[in-house]
Amino acid sequence: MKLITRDTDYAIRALCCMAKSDNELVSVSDLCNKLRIPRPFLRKILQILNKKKILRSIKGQNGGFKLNISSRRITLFSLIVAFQGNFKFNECTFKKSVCPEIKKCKIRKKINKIERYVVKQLKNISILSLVAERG
Amino acid sequence: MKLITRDTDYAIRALCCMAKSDNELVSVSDLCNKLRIPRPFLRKILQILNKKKILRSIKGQNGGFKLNISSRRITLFSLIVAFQGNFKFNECTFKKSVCPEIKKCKIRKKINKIERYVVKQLKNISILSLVAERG
DNA sequence: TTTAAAGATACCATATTAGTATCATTTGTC
DNA sequence: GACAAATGATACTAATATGGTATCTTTAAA
Repeated sequence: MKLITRDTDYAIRALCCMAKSDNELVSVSDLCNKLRIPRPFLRKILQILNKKKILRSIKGQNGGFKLNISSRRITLFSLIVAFQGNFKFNECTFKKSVCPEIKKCKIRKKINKIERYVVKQLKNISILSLVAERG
Repeated sequence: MKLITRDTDYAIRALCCMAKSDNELVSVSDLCNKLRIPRPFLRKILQILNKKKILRSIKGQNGGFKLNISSRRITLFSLIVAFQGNFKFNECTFKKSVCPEIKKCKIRKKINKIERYVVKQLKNISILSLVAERG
């Protein structure tokens, strides 16, 4: 059960890299040289981050990407949601006919409690916290 | 990111059902009537639980399955491991050449911390705790 | 005008998940 | 002993998700 898929991971590393380099404009080529991520895949990832307003893109020659919001405000949680959709540990597989007491379902309750903790932690991990010297 | 896949979920429900019914011998037919799980799929699941020594099987006419260990000792953690393999939230996708400071990797550290908490919680959720009236 | 960048989108390969099918073996009942 | 009803073992299939590629369009600096 991967918490973080490859695209999310790549996104994290790319954003860390951009945050570190004083938020200069970076092209995909530069980034993929540094990070050794397949170029077209990284492009797709950056395009998604652009659509989500986490990055800003500049087209044309000498174009590239840069952070659109402060690295402090980009959290692991938001990146996981961006690439993997809604955060949900627990999706009941049983139809209501079989499990009518859905509100009382203990498995659900217990898993949801764990999920709430994890979400809270992930919202607390920012790109800034990952690139900071200490922490 | 599913914490619990469908087969694990089915296993949990089946075990709860068996724990509730005073640990009598139950056949797959009986169980799948109660739980509305596809018969051959449930069979496969019970066979796995048998191999893992969580259930005991009795062959032949009037055969079936029953718990092999106390429902208190069957945890969600052990079931997740049985059906989904090693518990690992975080599997570094970067080769060492790119990310040489693997020991210092902050993402890893932070994710591992969350993982440890989740594992601890999952080890604390037993089948008994799921079927108990209160808790 | 050329060129180097991103935007959009369709495609493909592989792995995982969910489930099925089939044949062999065991054991109680007639 | 034959049959029926159960599990054991194992191979197969369909659908979906993941990881990645290819290609054509648009933009803007030189």
